[in-house]
Amino acid sequence: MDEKYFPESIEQKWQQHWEQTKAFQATDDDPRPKFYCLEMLPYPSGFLHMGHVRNYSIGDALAWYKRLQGFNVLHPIGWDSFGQPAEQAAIKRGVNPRDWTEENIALMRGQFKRLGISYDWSREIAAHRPDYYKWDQWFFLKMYERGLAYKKKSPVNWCPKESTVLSNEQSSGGVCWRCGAEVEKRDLEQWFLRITEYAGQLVDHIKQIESSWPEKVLKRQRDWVGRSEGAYIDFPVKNSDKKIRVFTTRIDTIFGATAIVLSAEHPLIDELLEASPLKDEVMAFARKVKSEKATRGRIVEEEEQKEGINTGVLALNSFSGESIPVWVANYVLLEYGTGAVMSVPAHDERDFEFAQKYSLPIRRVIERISHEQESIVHDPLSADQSIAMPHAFTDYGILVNSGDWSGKLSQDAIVEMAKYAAEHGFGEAAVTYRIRDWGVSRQRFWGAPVPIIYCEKCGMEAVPEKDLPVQLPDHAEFTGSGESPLAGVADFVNTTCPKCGGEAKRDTDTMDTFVDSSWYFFRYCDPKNDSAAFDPAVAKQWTPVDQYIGGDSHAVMHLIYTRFWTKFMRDIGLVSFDEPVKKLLTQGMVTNRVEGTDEWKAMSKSLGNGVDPDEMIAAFGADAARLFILFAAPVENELRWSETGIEGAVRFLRRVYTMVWRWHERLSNNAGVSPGQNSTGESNGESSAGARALRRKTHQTIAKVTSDFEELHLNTIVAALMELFNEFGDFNADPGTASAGDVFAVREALESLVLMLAPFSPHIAEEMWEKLGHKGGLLQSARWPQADPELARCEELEIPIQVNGKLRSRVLAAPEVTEAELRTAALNDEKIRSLIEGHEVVKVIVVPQRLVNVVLR
RNA sequence: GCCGGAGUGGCGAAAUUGGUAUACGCACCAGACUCAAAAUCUGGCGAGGUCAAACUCAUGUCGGUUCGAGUCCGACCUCCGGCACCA
Repeated sequence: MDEKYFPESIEQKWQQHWEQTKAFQATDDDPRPKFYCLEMLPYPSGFLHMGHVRNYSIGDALAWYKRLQGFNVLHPIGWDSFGQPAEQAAIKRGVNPRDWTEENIALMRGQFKRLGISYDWSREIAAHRPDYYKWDQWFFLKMYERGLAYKKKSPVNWCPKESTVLSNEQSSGGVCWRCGAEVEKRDLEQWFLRITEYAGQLVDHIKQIESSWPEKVLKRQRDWVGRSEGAYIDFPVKNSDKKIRVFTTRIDTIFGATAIVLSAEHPLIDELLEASPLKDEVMAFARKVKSEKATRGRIVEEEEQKEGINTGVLALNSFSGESIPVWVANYVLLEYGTGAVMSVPAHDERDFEFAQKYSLPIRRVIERISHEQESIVHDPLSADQSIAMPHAFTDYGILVNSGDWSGKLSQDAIVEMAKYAAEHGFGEAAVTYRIRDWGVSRQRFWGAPVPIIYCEKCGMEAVPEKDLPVQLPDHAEFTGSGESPLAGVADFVNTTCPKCGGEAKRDTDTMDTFVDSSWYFFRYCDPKNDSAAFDPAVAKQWTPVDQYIGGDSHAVMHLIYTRFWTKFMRDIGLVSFDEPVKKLLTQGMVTNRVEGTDEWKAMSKSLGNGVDPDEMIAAFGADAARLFILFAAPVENELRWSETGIEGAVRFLRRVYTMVWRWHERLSNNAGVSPGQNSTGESNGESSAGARALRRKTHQTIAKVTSDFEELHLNTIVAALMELFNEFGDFNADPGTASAGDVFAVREALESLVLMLAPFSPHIAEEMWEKLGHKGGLLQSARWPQADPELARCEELEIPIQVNGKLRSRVLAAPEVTEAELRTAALNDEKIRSLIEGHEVVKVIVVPQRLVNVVLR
């Protein structure tokens, strides 16, 4: 140890030590309680950015804390190494995606090690390696067996820039999640995973995690799954045996239905119009709507004009016995509900707008109810049913003009009318969901091949499990065109049928990379297993994940897929719980000013506002960089990068280091117990007031830091450590002359400080710990310090005295002072007495140990 | 439009959940050391007011509840996110 703080040599020394001693390897079958600390695995772009540094520093702080608390901590890392950038590099620069990926992984592994993140490197995984993606394929086949993976032709989201399909989650808002290009609709044969099968559970099981996942993530998931309770109602078509089924959440408004409106893509249109003279006109309209949709993708700048056409067909409302016209319109979605709605203009804004445009009747069937009087409040505008209202009335109320149902409350009618429809065979109560099945086919090379074979004789056949993995070929033509590069690799495509042995062809699509990340953290538990994705017994020791940390950008992608995957794994007996992640933290973005603007945006190479972690490490050290990034803001806030703050972190570390250097000789001569082992120990010596104050601050700090760690309030922990250190300034004892009692207090304070600093700046903590006389590294010898409430207690309290709620004075009091004593002390205070003079004391509020408020008139 | 979240010094932010507002750090100012600068150390630092104090005003705005409000209630303003014809 040098007298001066040189981060570089200290950090290298301990990184080597950790590597040689395999310090952070987790052991299975360990009697200690487990803690699974997980951060979202990175895509190996080749460079860590500051957002990564933040993410992994948070996770590492928690991993260190839990280790020092005596937990058996699993803290693994791996690579989300399939995906577009590798293929783009192949297209643009002709490199092999595998080599490119492996090189990037090597670069980033080096960066992680220079940061000193305490990973168990023996469990490292990478999605692009056959021993990993074999199990993607295995899971796919398990789903296929159960009908949860299926192929169908459907309009899908197509990113024109990347020439590939995107899932709904990846094209949310009508733009590609990766490149931001506007998404188009294309009709393609695609593989889907039946996530809709689990829609109900994805909503219901939120109960299990709602106190420990951020509300904003859960809200987005609830919205995305979009559970909606209502009813299906059949409308028989006149002069036909067909029925049109609609979905509605407002069956109570059905007497106000003045039309049925079909989506332009509705499959029934053809059949209904067979004999109609209007056929050509309607079909032309439907085609127009469809083509508009295809070119526009999902982007709707401002609300689109509603357009429709009357088909001339009539359908029967079984509740009212009335026949109403069937329309086709552009505002009805095929994908939701049944692709058809009953139009109730009086009570639905969209139907209202449509009805106004086409002069459809607007019939009011719900009146507002006044809760005070439990009576109907007549809206003068609707007294005459035929007069248009200014708006639709969309609230619940009381039914009117609804035959026998009139007079009922909406809430009751909704239940009873669905029941009635079911009993009479023209409907049923139903729950629908917004979420659609997960499209996983990608027309790309750099992913796990879909393990399916097409035989002319036998049709579609699953690759037998013994033939897995279906390996990616070494070479392919990367043209960037729409078809998968695999289609051009003859010895990949051409194979034999597993059933008949005849000539057959392989599926040439690969799977969405979100398949890889849906289950990767189970593989960490058993990463070398070559006969299963993981051994359920081993996984059971570690999972579910205790704390997961990552960005909230994956709220409806990765975080919903992985919940789905876990439920599937439960159903095939691999795990025994519903939810994979107990606690989720979504850390805020690290942003930087975009040069020449006032905008703060996430650091990125293309914006030119990135900060290279390696440069930070070189200039300030990994310890200071990590300390600063955790101190600068609460973990969930956006962090606006600034270089000036990091120097404060360096200064702090240097001051602590210098203090340890100043005392280490005296302390190691006087090698005592470490605070964790004997925090209440007698200080065997006289203790000065300064030493007592230092011990008090030490124990107060331990208590605060420990409780803040449970909530991951890392910024206030750092502040508390700085405060503890500042107490040394007030103490100011001389190592040469200090009494045994003073030395004890210093040892306790410094050792506690070093231990509590370890989660933030582990290298310097190790170095100082060694200097304080402990050999072998922190992890072997150290335990988190224990706060002693007795020592943390103040000897004297300063009690604020208020008059009429305004602070006027303070008195000193012992902590055990009684309410009456405090009251007397306050009233006898000179300052307070002079303020009371000439006034009547109405009452005196005494809050024990906190304050006194004298109320005057 | 709908649904969330947030507004506290020059800046990042604290505040044991209704009890001393601005902890900790950055920036800034002054002093010590130095021939000098940097580094380091010491002190100061919400606004007004005063030689100094007293005192007054301050947590987006306006009102309310309370002995007491950054915290609770009501209305509004602003910013940031998400969703967007979901029947």
